Amino acid sequence: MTRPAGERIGAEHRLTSSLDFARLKSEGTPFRGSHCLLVARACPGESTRVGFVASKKSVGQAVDRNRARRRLREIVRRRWSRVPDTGYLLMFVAFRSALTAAHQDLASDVERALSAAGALAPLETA
RNA sequence: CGAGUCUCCCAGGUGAUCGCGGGCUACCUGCCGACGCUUCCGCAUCGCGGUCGCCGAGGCGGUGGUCCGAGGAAAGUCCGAACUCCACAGGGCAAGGUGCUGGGUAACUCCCAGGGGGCGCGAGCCCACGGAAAGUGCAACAGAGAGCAGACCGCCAGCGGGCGAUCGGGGCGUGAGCCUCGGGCGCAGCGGGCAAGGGUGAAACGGUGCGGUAAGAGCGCACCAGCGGCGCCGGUGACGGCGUCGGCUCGGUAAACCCCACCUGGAGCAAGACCGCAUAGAGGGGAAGGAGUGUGUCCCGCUCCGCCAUCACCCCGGGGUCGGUCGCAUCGAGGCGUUUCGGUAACGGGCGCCCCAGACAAAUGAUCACCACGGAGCAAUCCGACAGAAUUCGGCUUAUGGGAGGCUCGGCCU
RNA sequence: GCGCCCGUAGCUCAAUUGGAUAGAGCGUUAGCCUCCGGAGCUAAAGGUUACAGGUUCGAUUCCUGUCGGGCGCA
Repeated sequence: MTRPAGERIGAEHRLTSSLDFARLKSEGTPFRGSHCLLVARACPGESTRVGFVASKKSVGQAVDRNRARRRLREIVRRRWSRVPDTGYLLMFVAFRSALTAAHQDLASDVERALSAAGALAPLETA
């Protein structure tokens, strides 16, 4: 089964259970950026799954949490074709600065973290 | 122009590139597949079980089309309901809530109108606004006295072998003077009268005037304020107006206990119903019996009464956790518009149109450009309020940008 | 989401049916003591009682609304 050419993140590629989040938090490797934190863990064989976290303590009220999560998800989505289809569990934790940072800065922050985790293929020079 | 006040409205727009959630619909020769038909085999016989295949209601997934997709507060969770479960029999106490009147509403602590009180020059705004002559309690400090008051200073007459000065009479003495009697005055004392004035306090038992008195006092009178009774008038009523009588005055606090009237069972969609799976091993229902103890979704209170269970009998297959489906989102206390309808209004009626977010680590977006509005800046340019549905409605409260209109007050000009 | 509770000195707690000056311990600061420090003794500072209104003559206390913090649930 080949993934469609688009950039959507299907339901099978999302972290949903709170057990998954707790396990990833305790067993994963953290990669700290200036606007967000990436917690990653290799799991060969399973399909890659990603989740986004914006806590009340680190981000703020509901409208800000929604915005932080949407910005991070959009940045990851636009690079989804460069992320391996299988083998990784990824969790992004937003900081307060993810609300006000310029889009370019936030995007490069995410790219750096993904590269450090080894979960981002280089840009194809087509 | 400035200050203020009330009511209403909006919550930037358009486009491009990627996207998200849901409904409906079409397609896929994608997966799963009820019922029915059928091939073969077994049991042993009008059938049952397994199995090869056909048909394909329907479900899941994908793709395309189309429609819809955050708020005025979605917030706080402060009230009121719908809905669900608790054994939906009932009663009493207790507890809690509400508290001027009339209306609106499914209901309300909400809304509208009115009455009363307070604030403001005014437009207007605010009020837990029943009862303190049912009862109990409370009021520090200060002050004489603080709740059927009280007498510190003060005012007043009386009493007498007090003291002091003074006036008058009599007697003695040459005289200065001495003795004695009497009058009023002052000071002090004694036992009384008074509550006007001073002073204390948040609060001290009406105000002004005249009379009255030893001095005073509603002690009496006139007017005024306040309270209460009665009568008449207006109003559905709260209440208002007028008259008359009363004792003259009877204070505050009920967001202190309390009294009166009315209302209220408890928990809450993580309510609750159903399905699947694995694990551990004990629950549920029925009938019968007895009346001792105990128990109950009125819990952290009590009780009458009723019911059920605990012990033995019979039957069923249940409960917790995790996941899923429903609850839950098209039909409602529904929304929008309109109306020579009823009503002062809140609102109700009629008519027309519409179906209007529905997720579950949770959609409603990200980025860029242009335009519009407001603000900052010489300019390029920069900034744009509060804030994100979670079972659903009706309110309240709080946060917050901008606009429109009415009204009031003040200043200036004509 | 729903339900419930609590805010007093820097910290932990008090405060009589509502009564005036809001206390105690630890800590802080200063002094005494000691060669120095600790311990001990003496004294002082430190509070918009979370905030804003209301009731009352008077509010930490009673009532209402905000803000902050905490707890529970299937």
